[in-house]
Amino acid sequence: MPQGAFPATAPIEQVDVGEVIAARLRELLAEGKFVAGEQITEGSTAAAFNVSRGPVREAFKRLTQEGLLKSERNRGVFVPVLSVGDVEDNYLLREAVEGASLERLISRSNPAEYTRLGDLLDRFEQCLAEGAWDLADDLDLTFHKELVHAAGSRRLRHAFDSVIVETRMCLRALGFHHPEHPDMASWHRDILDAAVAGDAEGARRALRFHNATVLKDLRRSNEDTTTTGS
Amino acid sequence: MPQGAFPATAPIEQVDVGEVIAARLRELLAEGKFVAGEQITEGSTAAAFNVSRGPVREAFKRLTQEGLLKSERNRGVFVPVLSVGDVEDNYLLREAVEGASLERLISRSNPAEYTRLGDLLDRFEQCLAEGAWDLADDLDLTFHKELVHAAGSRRLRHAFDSVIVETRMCLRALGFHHPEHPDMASWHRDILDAAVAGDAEGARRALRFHNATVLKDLRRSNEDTTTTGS
DNA sequence: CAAGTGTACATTGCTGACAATCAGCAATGT
DNA sequence: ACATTGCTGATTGTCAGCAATGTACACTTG
Repeated sequence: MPQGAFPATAPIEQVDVGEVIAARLRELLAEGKFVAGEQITEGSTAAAFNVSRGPVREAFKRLTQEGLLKSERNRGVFVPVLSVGDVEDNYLLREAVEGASLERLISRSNPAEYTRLGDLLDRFEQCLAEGAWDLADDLDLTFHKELVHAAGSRRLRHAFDSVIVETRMCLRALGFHHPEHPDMASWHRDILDAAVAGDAEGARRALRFHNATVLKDLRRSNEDTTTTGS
Repeated sequence: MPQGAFPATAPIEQVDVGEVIAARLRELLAEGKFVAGEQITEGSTAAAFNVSRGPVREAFKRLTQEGLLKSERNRGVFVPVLSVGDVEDNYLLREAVEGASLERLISRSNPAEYTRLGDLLDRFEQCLAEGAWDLADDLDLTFHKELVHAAGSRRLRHAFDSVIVETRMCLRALGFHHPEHPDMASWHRDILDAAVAGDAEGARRALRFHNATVLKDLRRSNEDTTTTGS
């Protein structure tokens, strides 16, 4: 093309129906739109999305492998009933991946990433101050995600993206909302500060403390609800 | 059933064709039966297994998500071409999961598991002494797998089982065989010994050393082959 | 002969239909 | 009245076929 190149244009949106359905279901599950234990049939889902069962089937298989749905052969797929134990187990994997990402992030020490993450935390703290809980919740998620992405490992990122959806689904299913703890903001800041300082050990410790506190809160809040419920 | 209970019988083998195909392909890929970059079509695979394309499709999608195949929309799925960088990235995730498992294993401190793992290592060392490399390779894999399984975390196990298949495929694709290093046996023993002693930090260090050495060997061996090749 | 164009072939994406399986309930026999 | 059997409706598992897409190559045109 010697002259007058074709004007820049967005490529046509090529959608993989199965992937779209999986993404949409993931969202719905994370938002807690389904009740625990509920069965979701291929047929009804296909009808809802106005497609055949094929792509829906693919989406189900995928979500099942991610642990977001439970499948029983020749019976159907069900929304899992999640216990506090599940959240704890989920956090084991989550912390493993995020911790390794932190370490790698520090060893590569990219200032640009640090400022970006810092900006995220600024906005997060502002949301907390303003009481914009939902937005803060999103930013919390984004921070952790970006932290892992910044490590630059495809596989760590892939694993984390998968595990964090379950985290969210778990917490939502148990009626737990993040920003309930007053020290919320400082935990994240501690992690990032340690990373910027190149203190891998400290960053890991801060991350561990963050997670342990969330789990402790969750256990307490869960005990409250179960006792008041019965 | 008052008397004469029905004689014990194994339940009928209920197979999910897609799952079986995925497992078989996983095996073939780990064994390096496909050449890197090769295309694998749904049709030919379906014909080879004498089933329709449906289950094959599911298997492909699954393996793609596990990172064992690469899929291009409307083009087909291909055997990925793996670089040393891929192995390094794979080891990042692998070490994260195995390290977390080690930690949890230690904190739960189950003597029965330790003896079982010790027995595995005994057999492993014997194979090394006898020069039974293939069997040693298997036992090596089994040891790591059982180590993670012994941690008792469903999600850590699931993640590890997934990642280790890719490890194997990577190493095989790069023409690397494990038991080439003389200190092979002691590494594993160091990990287990530290775990038995309740030394989480030492176990992690031993694991890290083990992996770092494998990667170093790999980089060296790969440089050799590439230089001799060109 | 070079550059662009049109066509044929291969492969995936999706659909609708059929077969296998399962949980629950009614029918049957003791 | 109780246990077992057989049926029923629903759901998944599998299949073959059609449409959409992408690649390769021969063809036209300058």
